[in-house]
Amino acid sequence: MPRVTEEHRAARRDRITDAAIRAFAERGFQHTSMADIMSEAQVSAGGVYGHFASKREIAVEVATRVLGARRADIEAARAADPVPEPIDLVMAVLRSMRMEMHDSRLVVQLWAEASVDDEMRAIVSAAFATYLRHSLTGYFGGWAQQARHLSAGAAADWAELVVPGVIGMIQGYIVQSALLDDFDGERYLASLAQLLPHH
Amino acid sequence: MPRVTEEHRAARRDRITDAAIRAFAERGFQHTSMADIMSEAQVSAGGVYGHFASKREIAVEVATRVLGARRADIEAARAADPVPEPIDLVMAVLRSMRMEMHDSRLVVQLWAEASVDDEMRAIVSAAFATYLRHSLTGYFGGWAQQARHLSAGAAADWAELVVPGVIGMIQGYIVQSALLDDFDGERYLASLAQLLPHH
DNA sequence: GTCTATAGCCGGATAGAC
DNA sequence: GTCTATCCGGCTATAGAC
Repeated sequence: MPRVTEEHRAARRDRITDAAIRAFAERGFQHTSMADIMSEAQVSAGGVYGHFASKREIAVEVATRVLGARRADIEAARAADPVPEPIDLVMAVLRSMRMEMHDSRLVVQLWAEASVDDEMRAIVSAAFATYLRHSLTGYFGGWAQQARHLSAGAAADWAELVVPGVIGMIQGYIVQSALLDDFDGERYLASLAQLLPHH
Repeated sequence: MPRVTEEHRAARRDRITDAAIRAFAERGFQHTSMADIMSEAQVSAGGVYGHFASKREIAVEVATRVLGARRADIEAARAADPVPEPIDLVMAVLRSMRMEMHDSRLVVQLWAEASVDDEMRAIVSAAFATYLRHSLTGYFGGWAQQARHLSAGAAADWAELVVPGVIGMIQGYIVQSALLDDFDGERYLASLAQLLPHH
């Protein structure tokens, strides 16, 4: 009955993953050494390598967790009644992302790593398509039916059309908040309020 | 009369910068060693360090060049008569970017580096504000006056409002084309055609 | 100014005790 | 399963000849 052991294992993995998130956000993926993660997690080398075979494997775990959390946000909006306006959905997604990792630089780090590492890129690409695009298309289809009174088919077609650009706007927020010293989140959201579809 | 010498120096710097662009795009900034740049440029260690004090200095040169080229694209559109539609400007910017470096992964690499290195971040942040934001705001102001018949003041206010989001859409293109195996540029542009202001 | 050669350091991963 | 100690490869940057 390995009950305690199982939970212990999972807790250890989480502890390491949490530490890695903090470390990656602070220093960037490449500038973070395994030693940094170990000291942040207060776990030794053996303790880390007992759970993750490599630094890359930790990064994959981090990326999967971040994408999954965003998907949950979208699914919640999709299930709400009445369906929230697009700008409100985007605000909710960005807010929960900020709360989760208090620094969007982490996401830029993961993008950079994924864009160069084939294995990681494949994982992120698939998760992105399955999780985010699919969820968001579902949401926009529902919104268009409810707020614009489109037929189910027309709403689905329209949703598929606009979703890539909407995701782009969210990514733009991440890039600008990571790079610009004078980035103003409220101003960016006001800009999106102009550009996003609305009732 | 150091005419030839001056030109020679500049040519050498360009040769190294070009090689660095290719190498960074291929392997990513962090995964590119100075040896990679040297062999790509067919220049030895001494030859490189005679022109650039460090790898970071090369990255700054690359970033400056890329940003400057985008600014030139926008200024060209701004000066055209009639002022092109926003979607056409965005298409022109993305097209010339693709031609220049044939791989948007390079840009994601530079973002990641800048988001973690304070000195580089300051340079990119300032250049971004001065070059891109300023030029694009000028363009949108002109377009709004011409296509929407706004007063100069109202057009300028509106331009300042929408520009951050428009830049975000461009950044979204870069992220998605760098990360997604099945990215479809035409589809993304069709999406932006829905979302961008138009006449 | 450009070359070759190398110093010196750092970091990922492993070995072996407990 | 977790610890400490360490190996070894690779990288940036420099030294010194031409």
